[in-house]
Amino acid sequence: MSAVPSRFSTTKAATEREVRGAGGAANPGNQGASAGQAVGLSHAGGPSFSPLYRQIKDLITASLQGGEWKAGEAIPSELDLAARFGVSQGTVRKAVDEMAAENLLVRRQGKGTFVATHAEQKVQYRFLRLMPDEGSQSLERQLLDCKRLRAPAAIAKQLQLRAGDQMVEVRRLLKAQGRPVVLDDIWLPGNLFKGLTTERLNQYRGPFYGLFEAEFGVHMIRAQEKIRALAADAEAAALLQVPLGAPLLSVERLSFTYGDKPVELRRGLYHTESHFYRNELN
Amino acid sequence: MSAVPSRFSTTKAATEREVRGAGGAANPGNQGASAGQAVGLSHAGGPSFSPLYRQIKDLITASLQGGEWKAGEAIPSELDLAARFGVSQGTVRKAVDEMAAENLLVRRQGKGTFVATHAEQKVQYRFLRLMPDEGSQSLERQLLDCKRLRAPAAIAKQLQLRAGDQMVEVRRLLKAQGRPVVLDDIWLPGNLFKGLTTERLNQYRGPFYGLFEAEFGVHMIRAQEKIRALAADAEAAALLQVPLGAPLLSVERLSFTYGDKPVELRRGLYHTESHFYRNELN
DNA sequence: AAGTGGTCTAGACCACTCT
DNA sequence: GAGTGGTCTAGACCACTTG
Repeated sequence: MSAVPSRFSTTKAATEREVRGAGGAANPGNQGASAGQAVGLSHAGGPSFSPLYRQIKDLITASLQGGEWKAGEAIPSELDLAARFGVSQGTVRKAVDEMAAENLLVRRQGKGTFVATHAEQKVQYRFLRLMPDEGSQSLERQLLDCKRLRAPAAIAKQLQLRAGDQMVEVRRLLKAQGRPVVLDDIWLPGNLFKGLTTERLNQYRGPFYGLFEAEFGVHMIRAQEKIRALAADAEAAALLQVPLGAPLLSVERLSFTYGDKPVELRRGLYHTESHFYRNELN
Repeated sequence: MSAVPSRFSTTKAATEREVRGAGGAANPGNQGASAGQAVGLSHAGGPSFSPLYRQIKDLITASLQGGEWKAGEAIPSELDLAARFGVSQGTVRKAVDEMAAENLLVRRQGKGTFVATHAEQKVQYRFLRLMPDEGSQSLERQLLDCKRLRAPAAIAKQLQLRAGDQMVEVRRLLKAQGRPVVLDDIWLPGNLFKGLTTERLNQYRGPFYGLFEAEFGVHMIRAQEKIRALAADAEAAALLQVPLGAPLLSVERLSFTYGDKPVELRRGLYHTESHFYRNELN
């Protein structure tokens, strides 16, 4: 490859070598220009160029994905990570900064850096954009159904499964002051959620995504939503206690875990008479 | 105040003094610990503590607001800004990084840093989240009305005006393949948009926000949207060519310029039969 | 007091753009 | 080649949390 020894490839991250453990000298005579840069490639043949901090980011992400640190736990300090990966604290910092901006990690001054979690947060429902016109959010959950079935083609496709694969379907209501506001249908890959039952869902306090983290090791890290207006059919009208044909917000959400892998499809019907969907544009 | 001379206050930014112009020595004997930090206050009596880079950010924002650099133009290089403000390049970099993350500035390697603009972009409508189910976006505009009126209380309040103040109201359609998809009502403060006429709006190619920047010096930098589902009334049904009572997406947008000042209220009705509102959650 | 993240600086070199 | 932003390092000190 190259005459210059390198710790990290210029294209993709070296997955295993956490080079130069404790005891080694701190890369003398090579400061300023980083080892990764010194290779000086970035010509034809690859994704061209990956800076060191991005490779570090990939390594940290891999550890998250591999379950080395669990949701809510602290990851090693910046200095520890710098020693472990054989880079400067500043480079680790830049990697962690980006991951904090993406809500994968949470920094707390004086305490450490923690794996982001959907549970035990101030904001209970991180992905829920529903807001009441007046007052503050306070939602009760009512589980309607939880069953296993074979994936219909349309749903399987979005979850990158084969039609007919095992899958879990959950239906539930969210209520505000006793009135139903959201009707959710949720589809999950069966292989990732073995042992998910009505009881487990009912026992758990807090959002489903907290349960998924704690019990199944599945972290939802981002999601895409497609929003439409549609008229309530008979079933939705009955459950949401609105007239047949009443306008409802349809919110179709595809959620992803590490590696951009889709692991949940959700279709919510929102009654937006005294609530609205809030969005911020930048 | 303090025995130690400081270039920037610990609480709020010093607005005028762009300290130590050219020629001055580069802050010898005070590296490592910054001047701002050396003051060492941050106790009772204020917003507690504002790091240097944030004060720099405020100064750059003030220059943007004051029109020193216009939309699409380059701002001075990082080294120039560092010299101008009497700080290191790294501190300017951190300030600019944040402003780039907020879409106030756009960095282009090798070329410079530019003031973000709604005009002449790849993405024509930066704030529009409407997506076609199939194919790619291609929208025609049709201006329906543009008139001056006295602000109704409800609208005035959101724009922080007094009821009865002069205001401009615009109504327009967006069409895809000849079919109406969006009906927008737009309200603007009259004092900021003197001389805005039907002709000006029709002449201008590109999004309204581009026109607002170029002709009136008003930059929309962020917005909040409230989304609901509602049934089409007679007027909306006629204009959007849908049946009376058809479900529509109502998108109420409040847009802000520098200093979190609201400068536009917009109410859009979206026909979401072959389009949807796209959102990303993190 | 020790450990963590947060800020600031200075200097080196790399990648990209334009002349 | 000169100028711009992009990456990486090293070191100092500040702010915050915990023992």
